[in-house]
Amino acid sequence: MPKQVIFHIDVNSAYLSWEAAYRLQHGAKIDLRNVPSAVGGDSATRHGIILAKSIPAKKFKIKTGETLFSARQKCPTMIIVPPNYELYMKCSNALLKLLKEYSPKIQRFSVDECFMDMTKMDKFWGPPLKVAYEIKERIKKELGFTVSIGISTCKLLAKMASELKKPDGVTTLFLEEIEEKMWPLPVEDLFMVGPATTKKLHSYGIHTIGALAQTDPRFLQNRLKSHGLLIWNYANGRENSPVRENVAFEIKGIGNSTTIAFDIDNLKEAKMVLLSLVETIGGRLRKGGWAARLIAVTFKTSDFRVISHQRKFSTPVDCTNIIYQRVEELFSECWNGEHLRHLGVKVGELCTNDFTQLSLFNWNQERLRKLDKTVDRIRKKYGAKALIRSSFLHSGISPLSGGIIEDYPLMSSIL
DNA sequence: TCTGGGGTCCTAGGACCC
DNA sequence: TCTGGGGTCCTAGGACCC
Repeated sequence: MPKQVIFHIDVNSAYLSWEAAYRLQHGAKIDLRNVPSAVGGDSATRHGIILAKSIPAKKFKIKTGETLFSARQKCPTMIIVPPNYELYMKCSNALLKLLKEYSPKIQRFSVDECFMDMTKMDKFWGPPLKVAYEIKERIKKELGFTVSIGISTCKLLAKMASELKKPDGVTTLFLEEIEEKMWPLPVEDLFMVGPATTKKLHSYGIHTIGALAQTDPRFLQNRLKSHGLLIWNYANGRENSPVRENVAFEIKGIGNSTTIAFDIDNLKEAKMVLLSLVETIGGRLRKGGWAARLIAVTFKTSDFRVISHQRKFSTPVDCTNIIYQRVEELFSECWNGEHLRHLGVKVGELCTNDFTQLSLFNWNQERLRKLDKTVDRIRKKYGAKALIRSSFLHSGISPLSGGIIEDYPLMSSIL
């Protein structure tokens, strides 16, 4: 089998770059990328965290995920702009379209990252490095933002490579280069080594990717179970998952959750938020042609403890009303009145919602499905908020919540 | 004016069965 | 008289990614 050639394309400070490019096109005088700036949520509704930051903001040690409060303390003059997911979606799609000119085999890893299988593509485009530079320059010229491209023989090393030169870089990281380029890096820079694992590794005296690579894998497996073996393999550049084109039916579950602008302390409001989440989930389920057997509720208390409760039901459902009935039941089984800052609903164990084949129909459910169908049609035609439940009027709670815009590509954390 | 949202996978422990 | 063990399914919680 010939050696694979894999590219990883990573948009530099994606949300911020896209925001900056858009603003320049619309007459902005300054380029957000050249000043301390960030894309962040709204503190007033308790969504106040940094989603993306500029390179000058990085110099102030601003981190993604930290509170705007903390970020402003570090850099009071920082410009913070709100997110615009529709724009990011358009930019992401434009990127994908350009990349598809170079290879048909592309895995969209997230809104701002793609893997490309460039194996045997040299007969069309010449050597990998040459085409990588061409792609990078075209994106800059035609789309107005920079990317970093990593090149290797597997997805993991390609991804690690793209991290090495930012912004606007092309870097190779072949197996024979890992000792020099990857092993000196701090162990937390390795894909799949997060805060919890970093802490454990440090306690074993492992601080670099190289040190991890040279640790006895049995030791790691003892302490960290399968995850220990996984990161040991990654540290040694061992990974061989294929670039897989994203397929809708591979989705395992659908979840929507929301942090409420105020703490909730009564069942009536909690139920309203749950219903608003189920409305969104139901719509997404039916749009994909799925029904779900597993239903789960999650909540976060005002002191940030997370509690979840789930159940597998014998019949799969796709009706908003029935899902809500189950969610209500689950919620009342696990909530003891604590103040809530966040509520979530998830469904899983998906199957096709072709109930005529499953013969799970009953008369009542058929009526509800017709109702859902009508609601879906009206919302599709006139917009999501064209039809809302009257109970939400003047409630201060959004009738449809959770979520992001349609078809937003958020894939998985796994290669 | 303090801490988002949407995913996937893994593990421990309990229930249950043979 | 003095407490099997293996397998599977289920749930809650936690890890990781972007």
